Amino acid sequence: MTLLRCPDGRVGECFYQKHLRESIPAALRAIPIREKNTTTDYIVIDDIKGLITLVQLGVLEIHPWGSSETKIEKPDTLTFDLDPGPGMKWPEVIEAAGLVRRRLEELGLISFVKTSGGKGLHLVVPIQRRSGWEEVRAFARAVALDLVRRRPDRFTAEMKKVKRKGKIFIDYLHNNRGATTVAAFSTRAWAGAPVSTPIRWDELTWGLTPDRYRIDNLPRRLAALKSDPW
DNA sequence: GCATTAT
DNA sequence: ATAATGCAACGCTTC
DNA sequence: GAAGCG
Ligand SMILES: [Mn+2]
Ligand SMILES: [Mn+2]
Repeated sequence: MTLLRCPDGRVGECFYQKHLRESIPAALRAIPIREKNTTTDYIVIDDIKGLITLVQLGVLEIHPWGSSETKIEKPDTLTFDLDPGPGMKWPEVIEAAGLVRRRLEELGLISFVKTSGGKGLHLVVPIQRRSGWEEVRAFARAVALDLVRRRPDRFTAEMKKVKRKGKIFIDYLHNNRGATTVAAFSTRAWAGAPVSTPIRWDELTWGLTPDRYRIDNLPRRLAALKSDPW
């Protein structure tokens, strides 16, 4: 995982960290991962002791890879990050998320939705650890481009900000080797301390905005939930 | 936040 | 002892 | 190759 650390709080200086230094905190692990020419150690967490260490380090955001340690080169998760451009109303974002969900369903894939904590949504799609990164990346891109082709009024797959006005950017770029997406239940280093929160599809209505759940009100939701929304 | 270096 | 300092990511897209 | 982006 990659960490976003803000030792002096989110208004202080924040920085991303992908590698641990010479001394590794006892509750975390470092594993070697092959890169172009060299091999570099990345950060692994196993349990709540590790999580408490992250708190001590001033970590405000946790960004895991789309694959896990035992099969690094075979991703187990696809992510579609829906980023509404300026002028997009929330009901349109909800409808768009449903379009993505339905398309994935037609392709035989189940998707789960979580708030981002900001303005958009994340669709998380479990996949079998069978294909390599290049194939998975190409598939995600193809799904995004296909949705743009079907609904050019609603979607764009281009990152350029000016192209996003009145559209939803289907950000498939998180499905690259080494790329990350903020974890479910991670806080965001933003005003109000929002949390990226898993929800059921039937909860996704006009009132459930993507910044709805925060450090201060998420515990109430979790206490009231009868089962894991996913 | 922490390890290292300067006072 | 205490204070100051340096450091803690990176890859893809677009132009 | 730099700038923008996440
Ligand atoms: Mn997003
Ligand atoms: Mn995005």
